[in-house]
Amino acid sequence: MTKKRNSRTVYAVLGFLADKPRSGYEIKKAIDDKIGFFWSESYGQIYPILKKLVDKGLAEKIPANADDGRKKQFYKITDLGKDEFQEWLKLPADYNSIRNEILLKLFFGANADKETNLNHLRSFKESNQSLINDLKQLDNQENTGTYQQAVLAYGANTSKVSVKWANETINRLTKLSS
Amino acid sequence: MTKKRNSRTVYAVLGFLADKPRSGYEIKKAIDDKIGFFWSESYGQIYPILKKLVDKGLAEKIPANADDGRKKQFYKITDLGKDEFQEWLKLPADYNSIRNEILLKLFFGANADKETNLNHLRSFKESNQSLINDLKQLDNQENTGTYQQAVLAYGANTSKVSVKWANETINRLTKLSS
DNA sequence: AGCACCATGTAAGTGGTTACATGATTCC
DNA sequence: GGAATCATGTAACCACTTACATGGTGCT
Repeated sequence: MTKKRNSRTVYAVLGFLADKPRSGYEIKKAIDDKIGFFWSESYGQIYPILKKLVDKGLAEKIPANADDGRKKQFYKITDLGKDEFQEWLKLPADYNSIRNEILLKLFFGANADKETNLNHLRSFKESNQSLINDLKQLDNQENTGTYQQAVLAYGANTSKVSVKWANETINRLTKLSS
Repeated sequence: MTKKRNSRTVYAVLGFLADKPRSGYEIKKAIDDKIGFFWSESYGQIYPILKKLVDKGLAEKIPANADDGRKKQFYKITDLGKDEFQEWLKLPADYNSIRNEILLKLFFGANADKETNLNHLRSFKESNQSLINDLKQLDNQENTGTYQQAVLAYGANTSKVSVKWANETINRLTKLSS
């Protein structure tokens, strides 16, 4: 009974191919733009995986159009690919391997001076503030379905409390004597 | 100008050694118990890193006590190790490489049936509810400083909104016709 | 002409997990 | 006696990042 523990990247790629045929470059862009606030991938993963998906029959290459100026290589998910993807969707998500570096630094904050910690909190606050804006943008422009909207709402909620928490923590630290 | 991009595990280990001398086993336990909600490590990382820290002069072995029943191998951070750790604390945290699998599954939820998505939401809700309890426990029992308390508060805030969001999303989905 | 971005890929290196191996101690 | 937990480590494997290589297109 081995674990298998497949690469999550595979499913992120399959997910975007399930939406519509895409090139590797477009997949990367979609990941950055649409799920960037909770997911990231590199080309070094995407391109080899695309090849592997074709080998396994989970996706297939679409021959480039002649009148297509760019030399894009499109990929289309197969029925087998859809099955595989849907099987994965049913599996429980492994909550694990969460690593939040800014929390780690703050947790050990007593080892640094106050200004260092305040800087971390400020940059954390700023990144969450711009995230709020980005998500608002996304919510307006995109024709998202129920599930996408729910995920966006999650991002909006958590980033809002993050900003609030950062403000409170900054205030509390600032008042501190040391 | 190379990136260096050192292993974050090294600093998690150094951080707990900066608190007090510990064995590899105790470090793992401290990580699980105290920062488990935003960090995780495996023995396969910790023990080799402990050895590497000694090689680099960032930590040193403490010879086991004779009257110490268990054969624990303790490690103590050196001044050099403290310097290295404090330098790292000053560096900006790289917000990146965040990967939330449950959000990924929900984002692609339209490819699965409603019950699958509800299951993910329910288990997400439950894990956040037990997190709230765990954090309450931690906050009471431990003699934590300002920074630890702040991090705990962050965990409490985000897990509360997560539960709230999960409830709302579950309700909205349940009402949906399909 | 030059810059930003589009576009695809490979190679090297590393960070990290999982599985395996071994044995002591404590509690029921 | 047996299970849970304490305790330390190694080996194999793989997921992922970074750096490199190459060239096209569009804009100013």
